[in-house]
Amino acid sequence: MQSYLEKINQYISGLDKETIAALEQISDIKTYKKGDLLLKQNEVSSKSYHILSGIARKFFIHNDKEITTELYFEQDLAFSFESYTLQTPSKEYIEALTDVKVSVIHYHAFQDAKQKFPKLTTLDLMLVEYYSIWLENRLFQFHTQSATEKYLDIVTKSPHLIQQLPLTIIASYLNISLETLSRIRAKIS
Amino acid sequence: MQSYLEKINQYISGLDKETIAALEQISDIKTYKKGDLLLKQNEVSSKSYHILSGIARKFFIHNDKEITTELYFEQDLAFSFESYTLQTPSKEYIEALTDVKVSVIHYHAFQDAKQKFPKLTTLDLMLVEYYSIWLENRLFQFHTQSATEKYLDIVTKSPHLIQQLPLTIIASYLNISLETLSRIRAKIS
DNA sequence: ATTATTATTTGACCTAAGTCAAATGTATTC
DNA sequence: GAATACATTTGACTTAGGTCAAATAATAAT
Repeated sequence: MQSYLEKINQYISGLDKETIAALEQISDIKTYKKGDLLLKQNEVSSKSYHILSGIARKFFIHNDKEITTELYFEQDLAFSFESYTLQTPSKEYIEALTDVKVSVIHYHAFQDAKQKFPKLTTLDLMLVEYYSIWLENRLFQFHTQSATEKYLDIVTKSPHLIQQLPLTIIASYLNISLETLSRIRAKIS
Repeated sequence: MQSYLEKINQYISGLDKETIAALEQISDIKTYKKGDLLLKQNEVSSKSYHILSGIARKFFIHNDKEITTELYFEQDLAFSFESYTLQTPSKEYIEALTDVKVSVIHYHAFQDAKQKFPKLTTLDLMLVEYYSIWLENRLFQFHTQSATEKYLDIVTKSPHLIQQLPLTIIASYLNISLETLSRIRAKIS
């Protein structure tokens, strides 16, 4: 079977003109500069950012240490899930790692649109399902892989990530120290 | 605000009679004995089990070690998410830890019902949102907590779990060794 | 009650990965 | 093109938690 992401894209392609128009009507193009925060801790995540270009990340700070929970590239959807869904303050920040261009949709506008265009509820469901599966697999990684295995996984499955991001961020995404990551790289090559 | 689970239960209470009837029509009550497998590895998770009584768990085996990924008590919904959603073979097992009584719904029956009763799509979305938030929090725990902290968290937030389950299962759920868990308990009390 | 089985604890030792500190390399900026 | 700031590497040392093995408890079965 094709990947679930392809299935979602097919579903979007097959949407009727009215539904697509409704989505476009509530979307807004915005740009951010490298270093800008799209979401701050304690703020309610009231918008979803569809990344059109550039790279961003979601992270939180624990014991003065930054922990990166998600990396966003072109086509990804950036927002703090729990904060967005429950409309409660976010534990996480979202930061532009390069200049980024995004398409923004407000939480309430999307909620309203789902009422009028039920296919958007199905789309929302598919997207959340996709995120759940991603989360399950990430949890699986943390349960089963050593630091070296996690790094090799990225090297083979997401090489673009290593090419485009500083090691500090990769380390914080893999939940290992910068020094350990550096040693793993030395050992491997 | 009330918890999201309460909001979901409210939504269910507010459903029209036809939708509820449709759900009931595709539900089946079944019982399993302690030790029975509700789902085996490599099998497609084609049913969801709503636990009416008893305890179950979901786990997988990695390097000959069992890793428990979820514990199910009364009212919980048991199935392997990725396998169920994509209808692909499951990495995980689901096992009855006590005798259990469940209400079973087949994947395809539920898919059909969602077509005819759109409110079920909204309900499905809410349930998956709830699962995503749960997953995010579990990931957060693995990112930030030491073995001792994870155990204390369970002691304070889910004491029923410690009272009703052998330490082997608690350890495998916290992803720590049985010996470490035993030492933590000795140290604390 | 007495075995047999399963669950839990304790001891001795090991190892992956963390921390702290300094060195080197690479970009940026004035 | 120095100088300042970041990024990465390397070294020395520590530590949380793992492994293996044996000792107790505690349950279940005959």
